[in-house]
Amino acid sequence: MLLVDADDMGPTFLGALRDNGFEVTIAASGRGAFGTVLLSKPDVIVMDVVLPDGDGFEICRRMRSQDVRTPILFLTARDSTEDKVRGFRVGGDDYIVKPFTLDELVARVRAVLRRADLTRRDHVLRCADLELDDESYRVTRNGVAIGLSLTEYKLLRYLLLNQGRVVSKPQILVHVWGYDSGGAGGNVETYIGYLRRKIDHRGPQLIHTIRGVGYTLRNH
Amino acid sequence: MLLVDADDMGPTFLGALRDNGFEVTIAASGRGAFGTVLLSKPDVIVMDVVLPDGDGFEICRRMRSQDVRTPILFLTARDSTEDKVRGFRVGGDDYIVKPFTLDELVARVRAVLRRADLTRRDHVLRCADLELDDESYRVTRNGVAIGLSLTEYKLLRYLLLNQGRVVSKPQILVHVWGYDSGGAGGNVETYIGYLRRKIDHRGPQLIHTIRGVGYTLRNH
DNA sequence: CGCCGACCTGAAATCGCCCTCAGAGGGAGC
DNA sequence: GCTCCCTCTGAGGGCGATTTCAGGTCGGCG
Repeated sequence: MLLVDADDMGPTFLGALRDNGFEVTIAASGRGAFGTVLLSKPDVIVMDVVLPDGDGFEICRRMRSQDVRTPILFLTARDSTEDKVRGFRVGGDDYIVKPFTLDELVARVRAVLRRADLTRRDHVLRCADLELDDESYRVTRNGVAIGLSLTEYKLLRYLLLNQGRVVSKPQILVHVWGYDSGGAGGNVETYIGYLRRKIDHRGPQLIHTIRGVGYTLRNH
Repeated sequence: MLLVDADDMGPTFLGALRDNGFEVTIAASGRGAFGTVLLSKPDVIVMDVVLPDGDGFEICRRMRSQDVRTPILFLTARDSTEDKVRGFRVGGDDYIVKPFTLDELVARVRAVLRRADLTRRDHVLRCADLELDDESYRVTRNGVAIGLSLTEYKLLRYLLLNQGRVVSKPQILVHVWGYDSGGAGGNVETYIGYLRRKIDHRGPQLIHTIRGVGYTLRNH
């Protein structure tokens, strides 16, 4: 989500949005917003109508004229019908009048995302050129599909969720195999082996052994 | 456009909507709305939350659970955040609080239609050279017609709606057979088998088994 | 260098998910 | 009632997935 100059919403809102699972970037001005959109391609834009360098409507119109189809929600204190209609006419997807609650904002953003059908991207875990898609259960390295069994998949998923962190064999047993405790750690070694053969054999090594501690997934 | 029980809007509004180019049908109740939607497939639904035979939210939830994806805008006098959030949570696309102007309503309907148009699914579902036409109930692969029973059809339709995503056997049972939970997954296997014999036997395989998870429809 | 524990690998044994088939039940049309 | 087709169920078996284990390899340490 790209948040454009909603500075009066304050850090509480910002934190709450992040708590709701949004990855929020901030732009302070219309000019900055334009750059960010082209660069980082946000899923949705929440934009104040009044910007330091002009008018949110105008930014929106320019984006649309350049084929930027990202959903845009306007925030504003102006509640006249003319303003609302103008917001939609320039290509806005929703128009929220202040004051509003966080819950309403989140609900409206989700509604727009659902309609835009962009919510699916949330299901991809990544590490370097390795990707794991939780909806299709597909794993690719460098774009090449890799076939994994369910256990291999769950193990890789667990490593990806904890990438950069070292996870111990007991931890892995609990989260991947569901063993409450103890049990043969030899199995983990076997499956780490399977994964390495399928994933690390091409490209730089991603799965690393930390002797006496466990395993970790990271880019070198 | 289907207008559900917005009777207090009066004939002026109705005429004005028609003047704005909308082909408006009216339903007086939730029950009637459901029938109209299935029958005449409107582009958009504008629905009062308070209906003589119940709750607009509930109707919306039921429609969504039956894969009706038509955009829905709620009209209501209730302006509490809980109501709004509920409206979006059950699958609504917008929520307009009375009193509102005709211009705002039109602008919001157009905005929703515009967004829905970008992601529009027409009545033909496709995956590679496989096509399923929801209006004529015809299925073809590579132009060749394929005869399916109703259950086979519904199963294929469900797979097509979720193509690229893995659906579990319980999910399939709920959406195709209507079982609320549990039940014999063996039946799903049987019907997957039927579909494969009719569809996958010519051309590249489209139906894939994800062992321990479910099935998915995708091109290679 | 030699020892030890930790880790890796391959192969065999077991498990259980899934596929297929045959047959029973049920509804529609004749 | 008879037939045809659709639907559902259960048994049997195949084969991929999982587990287990033995033997080899590696790294750290004295």
